Amino acid sequence: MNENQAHTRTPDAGRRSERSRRAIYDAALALVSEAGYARTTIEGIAARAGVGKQTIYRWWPSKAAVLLDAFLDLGEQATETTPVIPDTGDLAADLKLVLRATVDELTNPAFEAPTRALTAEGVVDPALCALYVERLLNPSLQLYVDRLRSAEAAGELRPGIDHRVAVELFVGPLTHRWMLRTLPLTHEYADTLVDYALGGLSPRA
Amino acid sequence: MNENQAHTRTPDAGRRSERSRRAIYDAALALVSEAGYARTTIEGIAARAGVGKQTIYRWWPSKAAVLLDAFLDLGEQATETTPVIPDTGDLAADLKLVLRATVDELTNPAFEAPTRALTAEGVVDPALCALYVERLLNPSLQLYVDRLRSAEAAGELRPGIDHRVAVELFVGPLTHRWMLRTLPLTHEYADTLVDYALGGLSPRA
Amino acid sequence: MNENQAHTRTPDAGRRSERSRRAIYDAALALVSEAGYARTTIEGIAARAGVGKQTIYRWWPSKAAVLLDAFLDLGEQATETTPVIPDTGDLAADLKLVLRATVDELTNPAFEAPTRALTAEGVVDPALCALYVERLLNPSLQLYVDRLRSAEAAGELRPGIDHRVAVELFVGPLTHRWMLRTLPLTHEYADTLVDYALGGLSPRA
Amino acid sequence: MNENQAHTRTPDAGRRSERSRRAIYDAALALVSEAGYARTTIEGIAARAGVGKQTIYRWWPSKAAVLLDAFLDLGEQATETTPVIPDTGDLAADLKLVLRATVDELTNPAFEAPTRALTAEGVVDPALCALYVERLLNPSLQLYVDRLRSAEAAGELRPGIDHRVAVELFVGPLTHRWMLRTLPLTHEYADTLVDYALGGLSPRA
DNA sequence: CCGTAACCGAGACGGTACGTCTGGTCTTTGA
DNA sequence: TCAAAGACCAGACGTACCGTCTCGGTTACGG
Repeated sequence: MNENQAHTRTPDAGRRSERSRRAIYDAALALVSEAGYARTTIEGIAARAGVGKQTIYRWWPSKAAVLLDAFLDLGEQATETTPVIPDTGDLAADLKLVLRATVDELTNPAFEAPTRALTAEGVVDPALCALYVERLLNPSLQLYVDRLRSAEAAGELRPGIDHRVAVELFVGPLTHRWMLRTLPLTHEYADTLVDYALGGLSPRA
Repeated sequence: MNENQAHTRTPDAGRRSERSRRAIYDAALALVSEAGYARTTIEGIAARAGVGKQTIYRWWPSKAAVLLDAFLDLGEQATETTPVIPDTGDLAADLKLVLRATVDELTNPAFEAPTRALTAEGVVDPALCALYVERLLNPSLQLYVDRLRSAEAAGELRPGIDHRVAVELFVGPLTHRWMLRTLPLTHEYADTLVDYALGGLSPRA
Repeated sequence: MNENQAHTRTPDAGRRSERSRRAIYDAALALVSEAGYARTTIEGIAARAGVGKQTIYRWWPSKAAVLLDAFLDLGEQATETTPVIPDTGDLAADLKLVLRATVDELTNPAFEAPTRALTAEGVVDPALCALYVERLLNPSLQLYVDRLRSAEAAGELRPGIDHRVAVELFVGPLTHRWMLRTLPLTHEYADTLVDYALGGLSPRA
Repeated sequence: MNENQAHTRTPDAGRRSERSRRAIYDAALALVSEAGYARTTIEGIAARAGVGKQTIYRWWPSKAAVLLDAFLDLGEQATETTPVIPDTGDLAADLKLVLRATVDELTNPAFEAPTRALTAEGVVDPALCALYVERLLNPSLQLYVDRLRSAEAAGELRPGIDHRVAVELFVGPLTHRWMLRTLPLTHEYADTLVDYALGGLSPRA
């Protein structure tokens, strides 16, 4: 592969209009929230943002990519992207706190629509999914891994546990309920998950 | 709203062409496997099935609904829809067996494409999601619930455990990896999940 | 070349919507009159006609072709397409009469805009030009040829004259002035043309 | 109207880059010959000429204007802009000579494409047409007028003839055939035109 | 001789229209 | 009397250019 492909003609990022970028993010998020992902169109985003279509096509390869960036930007603005998991010495309490917060976020209508849109697209589009995981999901899961490592050092965790798998034991079920809307997603559910996962389902010896 | 709306004109199901129905299912599944969900169009299905577009629009409200029915039909043909979970008395072993089978199914390319398509659509379309959960997911999860009930009676499970939540402790993380392609989905992962969930992450007293 | 080319997929003319065809003609002529040919767009015609764009692209290869048909249709409606040249026995008078009428038509703003548009397009597009000549120009010129033939029989014309060339001696200069707007196009000019062409420029022996 | 309008900002012709001007002419003529007028774009000319788009928009108001200048420049280079009509004393012979040359030029593919392009544009754009007539057509026709004046003095022409109209009697039909491609444009046609126009169509007394 | 004003190449921008494609509806026609 | 075939309206797709604008850089005066 050649970096200077004829038809890849990377545009000059230095000249990029910050104004347009922001307007596109705002329009994209608004439309996805209002109409859903499928009914959100690039034409619609451009029109709403007061921007030429080409300005979108110049900088993003697909509708999904625009949405992903818009969503990342939304996170960065909130500066809550790195809300470190607290370490009070009580692992169960700390995890419940974070999972409850996650439940609240997944339930928040403002976040839910675009998140669902992106997730659904990721399920079906591996390339987008990789971006999504790399830039949004993994950084977030890493916080859990870190907390678990600290817990292991403090003797709050059985030694030899694969931290990554452990994290999925909490996050997996939560995501499952949210995605497939099987049953209500509540704080109680989050608490129960923590209790079950930490304590185990088998009878204590 | 009136159930017998002028334009809802429910057609006479008795006169429905079984031949066309089958052809549509086959075409739909074939196209989704070959080209993916997004590039599968109703026009394409109709053409491939040798059927008028209207014959599809008459009986299904959306592309996803066609797929769902096609997929259900596929399951019914295989009669493997109710492959009861074995009960050897060893809960861990039984669960590992089933989860490994699930891993194999989710990895099987023939099933993966339409399953992903349906799941993705369900993430974003609550109505379809409800159908999907009711007719495909819940029956499947109920088998786990039944096995756990039996395990509880046999003293293999801590009393008072919510069986449904317990099931999600196994199925949730598996689904999470599959959907988001975060890490490889292997038999070992399935085994570890069972061990962690049953044994708990906390140090044994 | 195959008449049934894959991508030529000639649509079924029998099923064509007469309603749409008429609406397209009307919209096309109206827009050309109001905004000029260059500012008339296929999108605009479709919108004005309340028609999908594809309905235009299905039946015509280009904007100019739509206009040509619209124009022909206009002529057919007026049934004035064949206003036979009078034969009073006085060739000069008859020709002056018709040429003056032609001057009037070319000067009539309602006809001028679309006629100029078509002509310009024909200058540059041989295929369209052929259609234009065959269906509009030649039938018209043939009337002159007929009148000249009659004149020859009546001894009003030098024997052996090529009637077609003779016709162009009248029509060519008229068209030239109209197309290139070199000098005013008047009845006097038409008369002078007839006098010069019939009488010749050389001194009479 | 103010000559120093805010937005008319006439650029300083003294500082103009001769290099760019030449490159633009060359690119414009090349593109028109290769791709035709319609598919020639200002962006394309700029790119081919290695010139910024603004450099074109600064000096010309339209694509057609660029082409006209490029065409004039082409003529000036050839210095054949003023190929005086010979005056051998035999008007018919002299006219036939020039008209045959004109036929050859109109038939020459190198000249034909840009000429047709300009002419077509002129048919529809009065402003451009005026320029075209003033700078290309009229000077050319004036040569005929001059020759006819000389002929009149020599008694080769009926007195009182309007020279301008007489010229159009030759040039009009020629142009007509060329523009509308009605019939082949040959030397014989040119000769016949001269004979008919000079001799007249009526029977000699 | 050094600012400063202009042209220059380059190309991003808001737009318009292109010609194609698909979605869903409506109409015709043949079995 | 259906269902196939497919024309229809609608509108999004991604591309090509439009004409304007801003950006550094490079001349070429003019103080």
